[in-house]
Amino acid sequence: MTDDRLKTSTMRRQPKQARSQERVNHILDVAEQLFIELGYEQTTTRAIATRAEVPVGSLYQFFPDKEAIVRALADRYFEQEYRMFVQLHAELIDVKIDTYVDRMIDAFQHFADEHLGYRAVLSQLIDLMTATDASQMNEYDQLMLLGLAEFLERRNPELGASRCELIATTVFKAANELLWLAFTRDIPHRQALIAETKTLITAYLKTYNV
Amino acid sequence: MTDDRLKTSTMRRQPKQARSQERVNHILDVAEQLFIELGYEQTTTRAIATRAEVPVGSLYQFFPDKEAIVRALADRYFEQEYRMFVQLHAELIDVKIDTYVDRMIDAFQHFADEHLGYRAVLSQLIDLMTATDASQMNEYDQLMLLGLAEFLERRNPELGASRCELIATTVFKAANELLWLAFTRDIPHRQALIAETKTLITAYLKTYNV
DNA sequence: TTGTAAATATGAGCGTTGTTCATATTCTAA
DNA sequence: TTAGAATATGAACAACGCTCATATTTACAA
Repeated sequence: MTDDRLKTSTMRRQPKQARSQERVNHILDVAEQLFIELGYEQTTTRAIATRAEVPVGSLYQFFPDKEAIVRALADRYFEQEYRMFVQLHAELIDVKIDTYVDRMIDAFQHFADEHLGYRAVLSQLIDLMTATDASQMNEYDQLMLLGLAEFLERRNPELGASRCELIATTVFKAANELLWLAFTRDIPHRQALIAETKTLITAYLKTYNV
Repeated sequence: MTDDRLKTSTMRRQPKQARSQERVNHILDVAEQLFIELGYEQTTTRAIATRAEVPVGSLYQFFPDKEAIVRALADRYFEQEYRMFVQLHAELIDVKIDTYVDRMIDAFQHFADEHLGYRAVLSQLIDLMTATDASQMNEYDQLMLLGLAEFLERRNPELGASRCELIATTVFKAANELLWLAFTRDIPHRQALIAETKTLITAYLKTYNV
């Protein structure tokens, strides 16, 4: 439940009367619950309408399409998350960087931990719609990851196998994500981002003397 | 085009005769082209069948559903990518870590650059199915990113605004991805991965004296 | 060469889905 | 009280992924 006015951009028509404002929030609450239970694809617009006890047509009075409903839900969380960031950032403005990183990452983790719907809705917007379960890496990614882990252990045997797997996973995921981002940018920005990725990974690996 | 036998796991029936083996590869080539042109969701099974000049039924002789077709395409690329990794890894086995990181990241970037279908298919398997365009960050992410960039510039003004934005982007994307991964793991692994994320980000930021 | 059973090919049609829109109802304000 | 604007409604539509009864082709023993 939220009393916030919804963004006009994602809505077909801004509800002008109180009853429809309530209706819209009710639809969102029902949709969230269904997305958590069934996932985005499995949740039909009819199912949302039925459980919310409104006709399908009413959904489309406010939301241009099904996707706009997930977007609206995601926005409710993004805004909360942002407010958390702003407040914590102000508190940490002068602490040393180790502490800043530590507190910030913990805060984001706890936010996702405490808001049940956040991960359910967001991961259906990022994972489940990824069609193949994104949490499962493909078999070749696994092979590369193990190759990397063995490589690290030979370089610095003190680290141990399980730690090396963890490091390899971290390197692999971070580098992969940044490469994907790079491809969405124009050539100059892309090159800069790739150089930055190298800096990130190298600085990290050097802390392990590999 | 590939002569490789396709994985049985993703297929409904292993083609036993030469003509159907050819058929399957032809279907995949046509599907790839359509995914590049129209995207995954917009490419209908009928469209694939029509352009491949086979009836829809033939698609379902070999692939259990539409998703299996993207998976099969992705597998063709994953395998190529893995082979590239193995070869380069062998070459770099004894170089110092800076060089290893540099060459590896360049290699992955070039692979994606040179294989047109790779990004098209993979990003439709990662982005487009993400329903909302994942390459576009939401407005609150942008705000947090700018807050972080300003923070970095105040800490070390020599870096300059645009460099600080780049650093903030890198931190934000890497940390975010690793947090999502962490939530797919059980509690002990999750905590280890979160600790590792902190190490990664801190080591990186320390190279900039922030 | 022929006959026959297994393998493969075919596309009309089924069940569902997201979405629309003509019509009915409710609200606002003069 | 009432005209007109805003809102509500759900049957109907187009398009989708997918199936399955039927037709065709292949493999191989007789």
